[in-house]
Amino acid sequence: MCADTIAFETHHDHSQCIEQAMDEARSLCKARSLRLTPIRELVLKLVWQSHKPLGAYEILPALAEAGFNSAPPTVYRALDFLQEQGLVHRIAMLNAFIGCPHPDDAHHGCFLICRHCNTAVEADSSAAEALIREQASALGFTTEQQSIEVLGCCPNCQERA
Amino acid sequence: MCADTIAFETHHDHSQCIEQAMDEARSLCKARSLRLTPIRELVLKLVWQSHKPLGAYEILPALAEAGFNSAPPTVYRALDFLQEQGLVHRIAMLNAFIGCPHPDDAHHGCFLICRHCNTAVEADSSAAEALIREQASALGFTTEQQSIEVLGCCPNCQERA
DNA sequence: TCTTGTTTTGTTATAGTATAACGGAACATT
DNA sequence: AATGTTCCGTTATACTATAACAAAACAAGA
Repeated sequence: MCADTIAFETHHDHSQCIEQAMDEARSLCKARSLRLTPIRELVLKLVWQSHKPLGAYEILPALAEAGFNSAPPTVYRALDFLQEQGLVHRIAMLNAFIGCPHPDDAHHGCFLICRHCNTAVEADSSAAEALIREQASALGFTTEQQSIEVLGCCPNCQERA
Repeated sequence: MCADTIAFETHHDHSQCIEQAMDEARSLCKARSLRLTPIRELVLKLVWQSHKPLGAYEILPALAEAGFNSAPPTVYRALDFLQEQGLVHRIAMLNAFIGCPHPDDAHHGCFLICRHCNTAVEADSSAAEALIREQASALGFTTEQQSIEVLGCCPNCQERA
């Protein structure tokens, strides 16, 4: 669910994507002996519920509503944890966060971000990443982390126009 | 000067890079009937003088020293102008700005950012960009702007360690 | 079960990044 | 000189993120 193959198809059952992501997160944390606390779980769920990358301050009210403390550090801590475990990614161009559909793989994909509807989709970019890594290496540079973000227009918005 | 071929070589005469960049900027603005005002020129020079990407608030004091107004909008306006003309790039992961060595080309390159010394170098990435564009296109996504940022360790810092 | 060390959360304050809005100055052209 | 446009000064504020420390929850051994 919500894999690259689905991409911008809006008509899939997203609640299934969310459920699967939450299950994966739970088992991943269990396997790593880490605690997916109620706050972390809720933050992950909120991020997944949105197809648009979510800003930290957009998450806060929902935390408050759920009865949790809702000062910025609360949500940033949860997001830090989730990022470290590869469960969410931060999109630097947007200062926003989005769920990762394949938290097991170490590699970050490439984000396709629609300027019109703000939807973001993570696409595979292993080939491009390898290419960049090689070129960097040719300059003597050792790659540790790559961030590829693409702004443009998604198929749905193109159709609309 | 300061082209991709120089990359991380620290021993080149950077004042030459700066001079050439300023010349190019002047002629580019002239050709486009745009005004490279004293503030804009100074901001561009300050950005170029640093091999590390420069934050907007690091530029402000220098503006003040030069006798200009130095409230944030001043520097952001200058940076916006310079970005629009392709004279500087913003590195999203760092919230910082760096001079572009080839403002004529429309395409943005790929930034190699050293975690240790904070130096950033713009490398060509046309091949990778084309690849990503194709993959996006296969998903029905039309690419308008790409941002490729790479964190890692530069050759100089590797040697040091 | 109690203790003890560790991890997580609550809380307050503050740092850092960026823009809105409006009036006035400088400029280019007629 | 008049006028429309671009640029700048100024104040205020929005948005994003972290520091620092105390309290609570938890985990694991004695």
